[in-house]
Parts: sequence; C-alpha cells; structure tokens
Amino acid sequence: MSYSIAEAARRSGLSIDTLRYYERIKLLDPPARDTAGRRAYSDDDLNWLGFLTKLRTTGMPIKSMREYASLRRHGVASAGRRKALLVEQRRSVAERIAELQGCLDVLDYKIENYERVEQKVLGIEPGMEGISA
Amino acid sequence: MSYSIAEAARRSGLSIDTLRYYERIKLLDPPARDTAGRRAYSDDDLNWLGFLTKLRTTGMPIKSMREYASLRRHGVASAGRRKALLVEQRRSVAERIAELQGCLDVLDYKIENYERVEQKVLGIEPGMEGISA
DNA sequence: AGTTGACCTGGAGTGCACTCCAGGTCGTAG
DNA sequence: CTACGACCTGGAGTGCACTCCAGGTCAACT
Repeated sequence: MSYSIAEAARRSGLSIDTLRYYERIKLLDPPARDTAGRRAYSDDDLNWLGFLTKLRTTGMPIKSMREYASLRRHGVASAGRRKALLVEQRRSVAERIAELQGCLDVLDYKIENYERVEQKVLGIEPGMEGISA
Repeated sequence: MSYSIAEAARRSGLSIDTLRYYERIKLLDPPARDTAGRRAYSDDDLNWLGFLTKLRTTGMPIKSMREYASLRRHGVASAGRRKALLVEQRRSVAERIAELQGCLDVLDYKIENYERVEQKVLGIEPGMEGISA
C-alpha cells in the first residue's frame, strides 16, 4: 500500500509539515512519488515513522535519530553501533522513569498536604475532638 | 542560613544565569540582598527551587510554574487551585510514565532482535530470517 | 593604590523542533 | 473552461528555556 502525505500524517500522528521536515533533515528517506510528483509513503516508511516517534517520545534528540537513520542506510555492518544506541537509550529511559517516579512521590506528598489542610479547615483533624462540623 | 548565588546554584543544580532568569520571570520571589547588593538566598528560597526543579522534571511548562508561584503569593485562598494544578500534573506524569514504559518495551524488542541477529551471524541459530531494524 | 574575582544589570543570542508562508503545479468536479 | 483542493518548493518565523555578553560595582587581598 501507499499513502498520500495527508494519510501518512494521520497514521503517524505527525503533521504534514513535520513529515516534510523529517525528510529534509534526513530522518526519513525520500519516499516514492506518484505520477504527479506527490509523495507516496510505503508501509515501510510508516513503520519507520512509528519507530521514530517512539524514539522521539523517549526524548532522543533529532541528532541521534539522524545518526541511527544514517546507520540503517549502511546495512548490516552498522548493526552493532545501532544496537549500542538503543541500549544507551533504554538506559536513559529507565533512568527517566525512575526520576519521574520520584517526582510523582513529591506530588503525592504535596497533594496529601493540601488534603490535610482541607480536613483541618473542616475541623475533622484528630486532636481537635469535640468540634464537629 | 543564607547563600550566595553561586552556592544556591550549586545546591539547586541550576546555573547562576538560570537563577537570575527565574527571578526575572517571577518564578522566584526576589531574594534578600546583602550590604553590597548581592543576592542572599534563604533556605526557603532553596526549598522552593527544589520543588520547582521537580516540577520542571515532570515537564511542567514555565507558564504553569509561574501560575503556581503566583497563586502561592495569594495565600491560603488559592490552595484549591494549587492543589488542582498538582493533581493535574500528577495525572500527566503518570501518563508519561506509562508512555515511556511502552517505549521501553519497543526498545527491548528491538534490542532482542539485534541479539538474535548476532546469534545468527555466529551460526548458532540457523534458519532465522526476517530481522528488520 | 592596584588587581582580582564574584557579583550586578539590561539586553542580545542560542539551539531545538517544529510551523508557517508565498507562490506555484496538478488532477478532478461542476 | 475554470475553480478547487491537495500537494509541491525554498525559506522565514515561532516558542521555549535558557545562556551569554558588555560594561559596571564592590570588598578583599598584595
């Protein structure tokens, strides 16, 4: 199957402008063109875009995604380096998750504090016995 | 205790420039000054900076941090709104963690593929094909 | 007295990742 | 035949979050 740029944008979740941008900066090999010169994205193109958006979500900078894309073009000889990039990225994602987990704990603590304040305002807090609202 | 801007930068993990920048954009109330007019950060200032960096780590935009900072200045009446901001942020952090977890799974899958390729190259697992990266 | 180093100010510059624009070409619908 | 909408190109503009700079003050050391 092949897809117009609008369809590719819809399926990848990227904007049309971003698709052309990714092509310009060589994240994406130039897709085929139809007889009128319009881009015709293949399923392979879409799969690659799907993977790219995953990498992007992990916070990988475009520079590194470009490196990975460029290695891919160099075939099997680059597999080691590509794997190393992914392993490093996995490490950084795991780290980021842990960091976010820590932030979640801080948020929970703060939110609980606000809840305690609400309780206190309602006079329900233990130690304030005899005062019921 | 009070701290020079260099010391505050060291303790908060922010740069000196960023500290002044945060003050300019009203993320941080202007700290006290010493006799020579130099900033003298208090422990409260540092605690607030610590919380700000947590919020930043969660990806909260400066705009929202400013809103939170501004509410804080309006005292207890703004507690409800502040709590709501934090609850919303907690939701978004939890979502982000889940998203990253999904990316981690994709990375693991890809990395495993590379490992399978390595096995194949070593001739340990003949008959395996269809390894695309 | 002079030099050094940390700090000050207002404002300009940077890098990233898009996003938008003007002006033009196609192919189909009315 | 013309109007329309989707697409094309090269290039300019945007928003975010810093980061850097020039030129100046001040206290402490030599």
